[in-house]
Amino acid sequence: MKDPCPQHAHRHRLIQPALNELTDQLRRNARKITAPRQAILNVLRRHQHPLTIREIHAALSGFECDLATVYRNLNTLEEMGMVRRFDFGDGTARFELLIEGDDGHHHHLVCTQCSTVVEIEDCFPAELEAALARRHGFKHISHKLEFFGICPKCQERGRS
Amino acid sequence: MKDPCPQHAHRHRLIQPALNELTDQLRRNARKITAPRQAILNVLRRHQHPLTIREIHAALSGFECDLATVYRNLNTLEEMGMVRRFDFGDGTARFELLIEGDDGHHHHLVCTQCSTVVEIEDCFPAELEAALARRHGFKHISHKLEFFGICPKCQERGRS
DNA sequence: AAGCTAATGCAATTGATTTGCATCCCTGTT
DNA sequence: AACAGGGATGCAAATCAATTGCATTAGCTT
Repeated sequence: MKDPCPQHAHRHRLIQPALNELTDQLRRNARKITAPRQAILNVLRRHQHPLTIREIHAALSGFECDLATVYRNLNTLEEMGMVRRFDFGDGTARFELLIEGDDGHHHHLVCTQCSTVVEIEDCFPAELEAALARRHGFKHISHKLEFFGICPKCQERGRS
Repeated sequence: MKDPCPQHAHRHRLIQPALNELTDQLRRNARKITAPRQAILNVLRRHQHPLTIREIHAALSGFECDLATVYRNLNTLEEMGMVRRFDFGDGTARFELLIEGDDGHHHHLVCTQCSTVVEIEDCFPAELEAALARRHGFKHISHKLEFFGICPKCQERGRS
């Protein structure tokens, strides 16, 4: 098989969790191993970049389940800490599978024209965050940060 | 009148644009000075912190207009660069009036319990953004950054 | 195999935001 | 000051993502 995700430019994480590792996580959380669940996890497993619910639903190859089931499952998986929700500001949530033990904190650089996504390793606001907490007396501070721009390909397309 | 915005903790910008300065901006952009428009600008003028459409609509003291009109106007004002749209990730857009010439770029620290908003002056260096652009070949890079946490008051409330 | 519950399918609902359309009223013009 | 043209508004309906109520199904424990 070639690159399973030709539409995004970032390097893949090397680790692609096995399905049974994932179902083990479910089991440990007293969740049932259902067919929709496995199909969804399989999709997330292969595409380790942010996917919308509709994309996940469409990618359930062969297997069919209700859209509402996908919504419910991603909420469940998020509560369990198995996926992370990202918000690119277009009104549609996106999800990425997390490696166990990783909190998945990272940011993205999104092309505003073609939606290509590059994962960003750096996290700039980390230090700022502590300073802010101190200065304003807030606790449990977190942040959301995403970058937007026009990717190289779309620059070419635009030039023509 | 006391502090017109008791619900938020940040220092107010000192400048509160006069209504006629704002309507001048409209005129210059070939926009009509309508009653809803003026009422909306008046609300934004007094509350210089992020407001939802519903909040703006509710704050149209005395004057009544359709919700759709508020939506349309805020889109218009955004296109004109008179307001800036913020996204706190709760599925509801918020708007702040901009001072002419200012692009309004700043971030917020939002209490996840009571929605108190603190404006943040700091923004990590623009060079970092430029470095990202260079590294990945993107152009016209921008970013969205918001902080979330629990404000001092809610910490107290929680402790009891 | 039985029973308890979570999980699912389906349809309806919510909430934010947008849009079609007829009407209205700013504005520049006569 | 009246007039015409087009933007702006009101109202209702439509979108779209996401959630939820409810009856039914199907994992999982015993």
